[in-house]
Amino acid sequence: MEYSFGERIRNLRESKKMTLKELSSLLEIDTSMLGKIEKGTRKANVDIIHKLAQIFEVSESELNVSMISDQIANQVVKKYNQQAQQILKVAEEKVAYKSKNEMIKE
Amino acid sequence: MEYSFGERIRNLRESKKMTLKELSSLLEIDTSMLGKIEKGTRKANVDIIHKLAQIFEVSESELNVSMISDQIANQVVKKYNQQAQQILKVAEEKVAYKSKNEMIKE
DNA sequence: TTATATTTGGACAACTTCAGTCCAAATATT
DNA sequence: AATATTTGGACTGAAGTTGTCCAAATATAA
Repeated sequence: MEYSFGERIRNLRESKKMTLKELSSLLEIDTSMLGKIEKGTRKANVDIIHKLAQIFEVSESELNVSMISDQIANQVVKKYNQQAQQILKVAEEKVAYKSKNEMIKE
Repeated sequence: MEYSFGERIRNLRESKKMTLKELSSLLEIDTSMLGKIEKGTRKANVDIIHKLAQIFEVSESELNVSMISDQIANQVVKKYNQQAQQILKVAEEKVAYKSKNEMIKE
């Protein structure tokens, strides 16, 4: 199973033997903020994702997917617990349907 | 393909030959608010979902799934368009993984 | 056409949520 | 024991959300 986004960043950071302080200064954010991003209690904005991708030489869009999917999973489990899987399944169908129709429309 | 939540409510309402004014008064909200819920620009709270389920004699939890999945689908398409499907797929995996682990934990 | 009913959407105030920082306490490393 | 690192609470301003009011647009009926 894939890491959560935060764990992923923490692993990348530690594998480069960097401290929160060092990495956060590269990212131009507070040490505490980075700690929270790694813990999943704050989210990284596009700018931070971009910098992280550069620093660790990983795909930006893949990092983004990892972070957003994390947030959505947490949000939906926290609020709707038992229905969470069903909600996401239906949402996925709706997105698939939308994107099919977009192609036809434009 | 299933209706969007708003369309669904509108169909139910019209099938009972009710106006926005009539239904909104049963729900104890503003006419305009109900119109927006049907259009998808405002969301129904648990109370409203509950009343709608009673009025139209449909499953409350199913209505809920319909509404939340709508919101998530819209949110993710609007913000992340090309990555939307992938994000939801990964989120689904994460939820599946979480719920498996919850069972073991408790 | 005219009158009436219904639907729509912008503007707004009250309220909630969120981002990012600061700081001090807790934990880890030397 | 001294120093470095991580953690989390408290806080502020910004951003987003909710639900209402009202007037304009549209539909229906007379």
